[in-house]
Amino acid sequence: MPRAATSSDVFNAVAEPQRRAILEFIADDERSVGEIVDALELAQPSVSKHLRVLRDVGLVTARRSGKQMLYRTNATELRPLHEWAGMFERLWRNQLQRIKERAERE
Amino acid sequence: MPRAATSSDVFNAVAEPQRRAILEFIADDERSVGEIVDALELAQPSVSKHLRVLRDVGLVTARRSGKQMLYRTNATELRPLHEWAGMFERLWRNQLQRIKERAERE
DNA sequence: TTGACATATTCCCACATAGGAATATGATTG
DNA sequence: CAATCATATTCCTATGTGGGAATATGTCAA
Repeated sequence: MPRAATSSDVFNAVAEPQRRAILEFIADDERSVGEIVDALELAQPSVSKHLRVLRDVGLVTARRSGKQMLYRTNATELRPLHEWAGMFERLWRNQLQRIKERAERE
Repeated sequence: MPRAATSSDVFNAVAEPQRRAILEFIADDERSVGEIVDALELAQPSVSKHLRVLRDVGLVTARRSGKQMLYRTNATELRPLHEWAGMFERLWRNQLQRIKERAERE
């Protein structure tokens, strides 16, 4: 089996740095494709393709406004990611605590 | 440019479900490869290969004990993931709040 | 309708898988 | 050393990219 499709789930979708940059850029306000292209200095087809992947997994919503398409991050879809990583929070806290204690003992 | 290597960063490494399962399984205690194979019902070479990727990005630590290799999750490397997703927390809270308010108004 | 603007899709290619099978390496024991 | 157990690596293949170039689709304005 090859690698899972980027649009198979949120984890695969956000593995690509440009897509994370897009999600950050359109987190607070909806933006047109052109604004994303200008802001991130990417090629237009590239942005459209990334947005397509993000849309397929539900990470962005889209709305037409005249000639433009306005996209916005759908943050709720990032919760699974946050919660999955959060399962390990107790562990890294313990680890950092041990490092701290070791430093203080010396 | 093709897709970035799975061992290029944490985001790519955890995009693969089996690797996430491994990280969960060896989060609390170190485990041998054989234990992982038995617990997750995966082929041994497959587990070794996944562990190699996880090790390359620092997500697991390894230690030899006789014939066995003992692996354990290095949780601190998951913090960047947690923090990145956490940037969007305020947004999904707002969204859930709006949904709630809309429900109460009816 | 035609032209212009905005966005999406298609086609191409080099590359990186993930899994299975086979094999290599490492460590222990007799 | 030889046999065995545990793990790692190599080889193979089908598949899914992400970027660039070209093109298609959609919308508005004159």
